[in-house]
Amino acid sequence: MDSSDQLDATFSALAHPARRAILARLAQGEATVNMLAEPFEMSLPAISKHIRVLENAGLIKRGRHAQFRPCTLDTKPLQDIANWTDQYRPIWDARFDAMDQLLNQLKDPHHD
Amino acid sequence: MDSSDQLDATFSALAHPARRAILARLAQGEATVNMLAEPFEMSLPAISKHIRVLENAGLIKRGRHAQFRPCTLDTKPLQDIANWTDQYRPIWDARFDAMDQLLNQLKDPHHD
DNA sequence: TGATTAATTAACGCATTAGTTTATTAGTGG
DNA sequence: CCACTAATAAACTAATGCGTTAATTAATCA
Repeated sequence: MDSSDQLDATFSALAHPARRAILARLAQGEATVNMLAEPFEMSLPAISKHIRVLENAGLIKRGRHAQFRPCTLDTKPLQDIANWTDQYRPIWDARFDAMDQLLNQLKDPHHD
Repeated sequence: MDSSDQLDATFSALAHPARRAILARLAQGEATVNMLAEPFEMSLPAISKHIRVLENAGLIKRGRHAQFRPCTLDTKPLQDIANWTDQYRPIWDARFDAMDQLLNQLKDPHHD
């Protein structure tokens, strides 16, 4: 999987509220599939599939203890998308700077 | 559109390499649909649809000059996803801290 | 006006996604 | 062994996504 495919998989995995909620839950610590499913109206197989999607994107890792498959968060792909968005930070900073300048001008009318 | 739907739309829009490439091009400045389409093998209508997806996600704004519909980048949704990923930053920082500690221990074996 | 250019819409095919219910695998423990 | 729990697989439906080609809208310009 090249890095573009990896970004595809990550963005696509994050494009569903249930999957983002699962990640938020895992930020609190390890959890089983049933624990993860509990807050949702959805069936267990549906959650199982969402977990699979997250796992394929590398966002979660899984262990085995007895008949449980505990899930843990892996933040690596999140760091990758953070780095990706950082490409654009100069642009929104630039706009902010322009706004900042404008505000300063308004506050300090001695400038021309 | 609530903020979760907005995130859905943004992540989903970013989950395609052509759309990310279009954003990268627009980071250089305004461009028409034909200009945006030029680097791709895809048909023009296909690009037109990708642009529509980006526009619906709020990632681009469009103008009108004669028969052209120039596109410009709007970074607001990118800032939103940057803020979203920042939720998880403490976690990967924590892991980095743990790794850092471990490395220090290895370098400095006087610790117990 | 008629030809040309820019872009979108329409109509279609095909693959993928998201959910369901039912069935199955695999491990625990009486 | 049998019953129970955790989780996945199978099979299906409905909706969405991504691409195509052909047709259409809208503006320019000779």
